[in-house]
Amino acid sequence: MARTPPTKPRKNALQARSRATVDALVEATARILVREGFEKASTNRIAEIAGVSVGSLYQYFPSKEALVAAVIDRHNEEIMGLVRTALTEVADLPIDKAARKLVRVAIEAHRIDPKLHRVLAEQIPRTGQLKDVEAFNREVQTLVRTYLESRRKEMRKIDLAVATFVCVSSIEAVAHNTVLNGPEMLSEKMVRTLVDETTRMVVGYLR
Amino acid sequence: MARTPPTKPRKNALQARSRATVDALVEATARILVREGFEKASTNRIAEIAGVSVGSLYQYFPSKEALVAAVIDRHNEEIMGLVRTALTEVADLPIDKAARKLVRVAIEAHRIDPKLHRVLAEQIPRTGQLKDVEAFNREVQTLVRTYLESRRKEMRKIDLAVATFVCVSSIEAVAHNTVLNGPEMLSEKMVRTLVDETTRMVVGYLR
DNA sequence: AGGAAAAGCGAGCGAATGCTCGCATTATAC
DNA sequence: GTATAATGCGAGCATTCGCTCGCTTTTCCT
Repeated sequence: MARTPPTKPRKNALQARSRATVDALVEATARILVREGFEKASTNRIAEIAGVSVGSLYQYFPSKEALVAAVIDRHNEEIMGLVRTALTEVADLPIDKAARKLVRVAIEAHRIDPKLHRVLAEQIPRTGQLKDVEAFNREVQTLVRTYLESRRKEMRKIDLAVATFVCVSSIEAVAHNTVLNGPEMLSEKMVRTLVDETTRMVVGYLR
Repeated sequence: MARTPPTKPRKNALQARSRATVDALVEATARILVREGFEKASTNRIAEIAGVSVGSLYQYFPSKEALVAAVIDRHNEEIMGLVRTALTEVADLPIDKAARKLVRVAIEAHRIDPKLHRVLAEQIPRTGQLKDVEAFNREVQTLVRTYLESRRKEMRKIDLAVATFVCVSSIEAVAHNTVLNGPEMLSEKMVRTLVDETTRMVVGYLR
């Protein structure tokens, strides 16, 4: 059927120019989302802001949804980067030290780009991207659970799956709500208090 | 400028017929949201499902957003009903009994209409309705905080505002995630476990 | 019964949006 | 230099959607 094209696909084709185009498009999408909201983020406008034509846009992103998904992925990857390194750093620490670090990281992760985070949380209809977000959630659960397994001796008898679920949900919610409540809750003093309290709750619960 | 219209507004005008129309519209909106998702919920379609004309729709709801807001309000009111009565029932109970009841109610509240809850949480861009949702959140915080104040002697020294924030966020998150994770997490056994664990965490934290 | 106000109707307007397609420009290979 | 593939362009199509407006039907009051 599909015979091999007589001319091999170009080698480093997807580079210099096109890579820049893709980046510009994702960046423009994020900018518009933050500055004007989801409703204003039409494909035409995104292309305009990116300094790219709509046609080119559709060469790299099959739909508007794909563009938004790319922004979400980029943001999630930033967050997951923090979380992953924190969890490896913490692997050999006792629960109380580890919990404190993880809580702190959770808040910091949500602070990476609060405005974008807010838009993604509040304005983007999660349609199809759900799978991606769920994947991130599952990864976090798995990582935390693995850590907890390695520290079982410090803990009381407890169903690890349930404990992980409760702890991760709680920490994530505190971080999330803190950031969404606006800058007034993000003073250094307040953050420290919240880290203290959340850590205390989680550690007290686990052992 | 605007002189009083020579004919006074009718007395019990907004009744029998029109009340039914309004109800049909809100109900139809909720049905479409649950069964077909937010994207399919056009005003034309809502009117069609409600067995009402678009014209009539716009006599009672100035915009599509208003319709969705009505659905959200109705749902939130159901939830707040449960929460309010639970909190009055609990007013004279010690913290451990109270916490258990509140955690249970939180999960039950989210279970009222899980599919609708999911759509509202995942698909509806919160634009403008934010104020309403925030109002509900604040009410819950206030009610819980008032309860905790009355039980301060059972608790350790602690900033009540922070404690309330952490506890409410956590309980809400566990309930929310439990329901969103689908029916498999809603077995009676699982719910009981989750209530036990969350209660334990919160109570241990408060005292 | 008669009339007036309330309620309801639904074709269709205007605007916006996602996306296509035929063509132009630029980079690469020989 | 020339052929070929990659990249970029943007006017405009097709569709959808929120919403209006002129009109009809129902309800209520006297």
